[in-house]
Amino acid sequence: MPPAHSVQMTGRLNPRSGWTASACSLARTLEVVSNRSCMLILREAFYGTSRFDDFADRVGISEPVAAARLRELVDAGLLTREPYREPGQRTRLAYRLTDKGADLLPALVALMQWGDRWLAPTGAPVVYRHHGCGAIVHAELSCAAGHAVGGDELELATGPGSRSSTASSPAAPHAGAPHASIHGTGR
Amino acid sequence: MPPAHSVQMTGRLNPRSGWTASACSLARTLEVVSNRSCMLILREAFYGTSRFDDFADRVGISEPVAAARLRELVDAGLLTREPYREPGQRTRLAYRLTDKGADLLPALVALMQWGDRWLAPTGAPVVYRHHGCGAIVHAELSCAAGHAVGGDELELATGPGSRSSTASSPAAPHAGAPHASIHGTGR
DNA sequence: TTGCTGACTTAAGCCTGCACAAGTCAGCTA
DNA sequence: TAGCTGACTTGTGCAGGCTTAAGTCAGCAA
Repeated sequence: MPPAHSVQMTGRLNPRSGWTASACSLARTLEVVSNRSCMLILREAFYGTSRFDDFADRVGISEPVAAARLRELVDAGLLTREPYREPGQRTRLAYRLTDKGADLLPALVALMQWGDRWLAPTGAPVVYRHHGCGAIVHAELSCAAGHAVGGDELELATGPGSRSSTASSPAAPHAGAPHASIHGTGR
Repeated sequence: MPPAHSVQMTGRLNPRSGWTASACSLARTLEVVSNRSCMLILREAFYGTSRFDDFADRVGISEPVAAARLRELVDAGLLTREPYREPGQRTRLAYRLTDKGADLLPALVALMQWGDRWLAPTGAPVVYRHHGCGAIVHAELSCAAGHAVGGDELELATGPGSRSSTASSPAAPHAGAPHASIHGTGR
């Protein structure tokens, strides 16, 4: 029986039992942003929030937690702390998204969209629109050739970072080309 | 100073200070899948894992945690437990993704892709390809009109679910059409 | 009928995340 | 110089997630 909703394995990955995802990029990402407050702080940063108190108030978390999470996000390079000064005020610190942080937007939109679809009884509370065009924006999978890709049209192959660390099996049994030496390895 | 990497607010959302994201779909999603082991279990489900022990082993979590998370995911409707029987074996339970669970794939791919880009020193350990076409698949934002959308081309507007619960401000001050009656009010 | 295996459950203890409350510290304003 | 405010830090205590270790239970195989 072909398991519904699962991805096809190719190349060295094929017997799924022969490897484990020990160097999974998803796991690495979750090391950085696994908890709820991190994600919501990033959401607020996308919404333009930059001040400490605003993060705590708008996310609905306590100040100690806001301080801890903001520090982690700055340390991880997703936010920067930049001093600014309004006239007649002392210098303050603004938290802004870095390129690294801003690059998480598609993931946040995808998660939000899933909540809109499956958990929002009355529909999406807020929607993203394409500035100018005005059409609703959503996160989707697409291939480099421009096709929209459904979940059942995916296959998994070893990538450029696989040789060094992916496979947990001590010695890769067959040294065949991983299917990626050909064709557009980069991104 | 225009805040870098942030989204423009339109309509009722415009003074950001006038509302808080109290009914945010991202927050709701994170109630269901906020923790690391949930996400990794879903990853394994996408990879075709269906047996209890395989989840525990391949995700690298203990059996009690695997049992707890699998139960939560089944309760939340992301996985189903279906009995199956191989000849000469007793009946076992297979965990399979439901449509609701499978719909999280774009979000997982987006998170994985971010890890590939920012946290994988030697490149992506594994890549997704479009079956048949063979081109690399990635998660991106696109609008209903088919345009690829960058993070700086987004605006946020109230959605259909906003009237009931989004705005925490007790009374919406002006009853104007929610989306962009003005448009590009800027900041 | 006894043993084995897959699929769990139960128990005990640690570590992290969180909230609440209170304290600190810098620098403008009065 | 005294107070105020924004931006934190420190302390306390609870709740949840995690691990290891051990127990349970069903049903095929010997």
